[in-house]
Amino acid sequence: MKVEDKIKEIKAISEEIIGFDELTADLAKNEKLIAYDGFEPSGKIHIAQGLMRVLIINKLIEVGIDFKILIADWLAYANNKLGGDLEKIKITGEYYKHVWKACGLNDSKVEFLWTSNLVKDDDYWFLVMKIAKNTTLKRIIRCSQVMGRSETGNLSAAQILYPAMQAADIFYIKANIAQMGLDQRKVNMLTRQIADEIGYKKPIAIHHHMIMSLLPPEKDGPKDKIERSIKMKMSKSKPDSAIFMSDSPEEIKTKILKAYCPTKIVVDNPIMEYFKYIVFCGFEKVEIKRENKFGGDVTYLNYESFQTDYENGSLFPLDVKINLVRYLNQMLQPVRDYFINNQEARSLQEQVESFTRKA
RNA sequence: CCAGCGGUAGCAAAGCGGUUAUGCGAUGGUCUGUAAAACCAUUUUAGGCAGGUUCAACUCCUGCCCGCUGGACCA
Repeated sequence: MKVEDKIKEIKAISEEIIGFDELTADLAKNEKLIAYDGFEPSGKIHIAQGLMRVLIINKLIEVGIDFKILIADWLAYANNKLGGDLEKIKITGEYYKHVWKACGLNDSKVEFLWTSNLVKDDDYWFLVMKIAKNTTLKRIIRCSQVMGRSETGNLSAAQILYPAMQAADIFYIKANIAQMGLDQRKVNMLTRQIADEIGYKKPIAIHHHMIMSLLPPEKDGPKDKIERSIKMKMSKSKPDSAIFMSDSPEEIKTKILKAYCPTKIVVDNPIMEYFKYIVFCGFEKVEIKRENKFGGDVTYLNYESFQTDYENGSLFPLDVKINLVRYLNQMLQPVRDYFINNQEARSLQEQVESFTRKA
């Protein structure tokens, strides 16, 4: 594949690329590039971390970039996920691996790593210390967004270690690219800044879009475009805001039909985002089925023409929703089958569900 | 370790020794071929924990736990 084509593919899956010239240069050299993302096992996994994440990783693998997935069990522990129970966190990490596999992750090109293994090495901690030594507490606290914390007043001391560890991860596992959600940009910018100071190569940061919550947007959110998209992302803590990988067809239908979806408006429209970032990424052509009295079936070959029709009102929100439910269920069916047929995976899923179920 | 202040429903936030705080949110309904908005209704013994005083405690007293602020100790 030509460098231009690779760039085109990478651009298609990303919201922003920090270090674009470096990326172009690295691709031209034809060296093996490694991208990484870290995940905190924290309960159920939603569709953006499951299905959409795998679509993106597989596209990077297609352009010749290998992937390392860091299951950040210690960071989840520091961030008090799953009640700060490291055993539950580890079980949930194993569950995530099955979810990605069920989504068709090209795992011959993916290496899984665990923070609990990295921390066994003195070199890792020396890196953490080096990074911490080269930044200020204030700068670290400004990264607290990457932990999903908007309030900085009640951080635990463990959470102060978190950004320094995350920055250390990328150097330690020798990744060239940090490929994660836009909500991780603060720590990636910190990592790039510190790289020069401690004598490491700056990582390229490729950030993908955060799919927004299905619930209506808040009236007065942040004005900044990036801050806004992070604030409005789907969230595990609000089950109706997200589609979970383990949701049944009925649950998906209920959530999608309840979702915010203003007529003719694409901005802040979660249903349109699902089409853009999930359905059109998984299918060459997308068919909208509807009753003849509402215009009959239509087929779209790309998202742009679909969006045009939505904006001019020839696609009605309810028809779009009904078809989204159909596509999501179609895409999730192989995942459901995987969990039905794989005893170990099913058992892990049941355990994770029991962790998050309310008493 | 000491002192001051605080801990009230999912969240925010008052008053009060005894009979509904309230706001947001959430849920249901009406209206639109979706949702949102709007309007109507609902949200059930909330009071950090343990004792005590009292006919009656969220309210007063004691102890403990946790948080914030300041201070002491280390120097």
